Parts: sequence; structure tokens; C-alpha cells
Amino acid sequence: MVETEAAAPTRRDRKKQQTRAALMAAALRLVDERGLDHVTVEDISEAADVSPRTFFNYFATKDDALLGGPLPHGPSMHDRLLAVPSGVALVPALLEAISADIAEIQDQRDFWLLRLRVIKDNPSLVSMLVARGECAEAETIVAVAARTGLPADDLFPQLAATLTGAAFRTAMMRWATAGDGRDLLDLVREAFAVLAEGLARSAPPAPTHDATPAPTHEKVLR
Amino acid sequence: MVETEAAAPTRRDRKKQQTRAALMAAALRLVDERGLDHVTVEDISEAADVSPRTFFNYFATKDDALLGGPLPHGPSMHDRLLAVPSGVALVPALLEAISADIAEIQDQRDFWLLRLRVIKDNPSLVSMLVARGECAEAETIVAVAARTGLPADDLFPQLAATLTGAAFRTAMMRWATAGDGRDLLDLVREAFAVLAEGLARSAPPAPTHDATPAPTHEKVLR
DNA sequence: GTAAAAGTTTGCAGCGGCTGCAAGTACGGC
DNA sequence: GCCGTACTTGCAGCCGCTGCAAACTTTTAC
Repeated sequence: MVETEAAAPTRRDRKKQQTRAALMAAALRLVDERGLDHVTVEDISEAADVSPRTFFNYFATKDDALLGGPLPHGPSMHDRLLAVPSGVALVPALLEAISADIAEIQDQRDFWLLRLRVIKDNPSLVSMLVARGECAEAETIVAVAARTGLPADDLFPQLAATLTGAAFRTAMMRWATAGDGRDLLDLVREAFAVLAEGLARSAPPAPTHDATPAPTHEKVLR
Repeated sequence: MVETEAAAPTRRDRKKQQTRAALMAAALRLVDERGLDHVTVEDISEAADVSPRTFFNYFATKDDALLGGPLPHGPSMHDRLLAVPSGVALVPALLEAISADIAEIQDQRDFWLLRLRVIKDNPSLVSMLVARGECAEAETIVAVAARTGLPADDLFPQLAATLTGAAFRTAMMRWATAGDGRDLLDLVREAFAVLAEGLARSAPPAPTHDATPAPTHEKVLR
């Protein structure tokens, strides 16, 4: 319902947007209540007051209605990453490139918390989330290759892209799951710090027999 | 009483194993030839000479026949990781824990190359590969938490698990894709070195405009 | 050796996801 | 008001997948 942008959308466009939002909302609500397997496309479309056939005019898949909104990493990861001044190191540049997405998620906090809860409760959706990220990862590979001067089929750019995606996803899930009210941006920063510095330097120094939960060595970024 | 499969499997078990293998082989071959969407369960079961209904006695899903074999990370990631002496640092321990899987993959080289090619050519399968890895990741989280003394709901163990999975997957895909005959173990080692040392130390030092593709060796982390 | 038990395969009926096609209906421009 | 365009809808149909019950096969027990 919320129209952030409205240059000059005709009434038709408004209705479309409305229908789309209604379908997504209905899908999220119903699946949250009953679980993915106990909600049919018919249920969703009925709740949104359109025909089942119309559902598939908006989403290719039932799952799409749950993840299919304007996704983070949407427009062009490639361009955004290359837009960061080349003096900036790789990881900060990656962080910068996704910062817009993070902000958007924080903006629609409740919506995303619901969405992520639904994803967490229905594991088959997690893989779809990954799949979504992958098109962005393909662009990231190219951009990282360009920034580093490595060939795109080298292991490093591919690693950088997949690891970045995994770190971002982990931070998001952690954000959505934990009770503490930690900032998403904060969590992403922490995750990216580990990415940059490596697991070896980010873990507590292997407490051989020590039972004390060593202080998280992450002061590096707090 | 448990293992020693080849020792005393009844005739029935042998036939089952045979059927299972036939179905997997048929599925891989047909999908490799025609693409996932142009192969039906009926095609597969016909090629394996069983009824379509029987297919679903063996695999829950069409995709399962493509990924569903004995998967790496199979038995218990948790136990394997904790079996590594606690003196060993985290990343080498993780590497050690999956080394058996790597060896097995190398053993069945051709089979896995086919499987990974099929996965690469049918993107929807990639996400399923991730999903498979996730049950292993859950165990990894617990084990890493135990090793580091951190609580299991801390960001770090979760990051370590997902990043490890991502790094392993990336190395596998790279192994299957590249023409060079690089060892899988070698690639995984390189990927894990990046994991341990971090992207910041593993990337070439941000060549502002340098065109020379710096050597890729993991020795970069001096 | 035979009969019961246990396990497997198969056909059948049916739901639900998803698609192409061919109306029907609302909208926007004129 | 009229027309072209865009969106909606119903319909027919394929395919993935499941439960059920009737064969059929192997194993076990007597």
C-alpha cells in the first residue's frame, strides 16, 4: 500500500501495485500462520480477492510471492561496486555496495522480520533466498575481478562473492532471529570484519581447556 | 551389525541398491542431455525400467535423484570436528573434518564431475545443494561453538559454519568447471586459506590501475 | 516343503503447482 | 463515445507428488 515513489502512475499501475502487495501480504500472513505446505495458491489468491490464475500473472511461483518483492541486491551489484572509489579496500567496498539494501531492510523492519521468520520456519525457502542472491553474486564476481585485476574465472573473485553473500545472509538471519535489538547494519559490519580479517584472527584463541566463554574478540569493530 | 555393507547384504538389498543406482544414473544422464525441465519422472523411471510410482519410493523429489546419493558431510559433522585435537586451529580443523568427503569425491571423480555439471547447468539445483549442506552447517555451528567456547547463538559460530560451507561449495564448483586439472583438495585448501586469513590479506593489494594479473597463489598471505 | 510374515512394486485416483490459450473486462487516449 | 491496450479470468491440461490397496517377491518360521 505504501507508495514511496509516485511520479505519475496511472490508476492501472496503482491497482497492479496494490494487487501485488495484497498477494505478498496474504501469502506471508497465511504461510506464517499455517506453514508453507498448508497454504495453497488458491488460498492466497482468495485472500487477496483475485483469481488463482491471476496469481501467476504476478509471481512465477508460490514461493516467489514470499521472496519476490523488490529484493536487496536488486538493480546492479556490478555498477554499485565499481562506483566505490578504487582506493577503498575490497571488503569496505562490498559493504558500501550493499548498504542501500541494508537501509531499505531497516526501513521496512516489520515486513522483513516477518519475511525472514517465514523463511526460517520453512527451510525450503532458504535455498530460494540463496538462489536470489546468486544472480547478484554473478555480478559481484565480475566486479571483484575488475577491482582486483584478477581474471573472473580465478578462485578468488568467486570466493569473495559467495562468501560475501553468505556473510550477509547469516547476519540477516541472526538479526531476524535474535531477541536482542541489535542493529542489522551493526551485525553486517561485524560479519564483514570477520570476512576481512579471517576466521583465524576473529575467533578467540582456541581455549584448550578453558571453559570461560572468552570475550568475543570482536571489539575490532564495536 | 551395521556396516560391512558388501559383506552380507541380502539379495533384496542388492536389488534395491541396483535400482537406486539405475535411477540416479538415468536421471543424471537424461538431465545432462536435455535439461531439467525436459525430463519427466516418467522418462527417468522408464529409462531405469521401473514404474513412475517406484521412483518416489526411492526419492522424495525429482531433484533428489540428482543430488540424493550419499552426500558429502554425510554422517556427523559435529563428531568429526570435535574429534580433531583441540590444539589445532579452527580452520585447519574444519578442513580436516571434511577431508574424508573430499577424498570420496575424488574417488568418484567422473560421477561427481557429471553431477556438478548438471547442477551448474540447472541453477535451481544449486540452491538444493545449499539446502543439503545446511543440515551439516547446523552441526558445524554447535561444534564450532564448543571449540571456541562461544554460545551457539553467537554470530561467530554461525558465520564460521556458513562461510565454510560456501567456501567448500565454491571450491567444488570451481573444480568442476575449470579446464585445468587442479586437485580438488588443493582448491579447497586455497579457499580455506582465504577463509582463515581473510579477504583483506588474500587479495592483491588493490591495484589501482595495475593490469598485471597478480599470481594467484595462496602464498599471497605472507 | 510349505505357509505365514515382511518387504517391494505397481496401478489408480486425486490434489496442487503451473502454463497456454481464448475469451471477457477495465482502463487510457482520442 | 470509441477503440486499442492491458489486465483478469476460466478452462483444459501436463507434471510432480501422495495415499491406498492389490499384486508380487523374498525371507522367516514351522
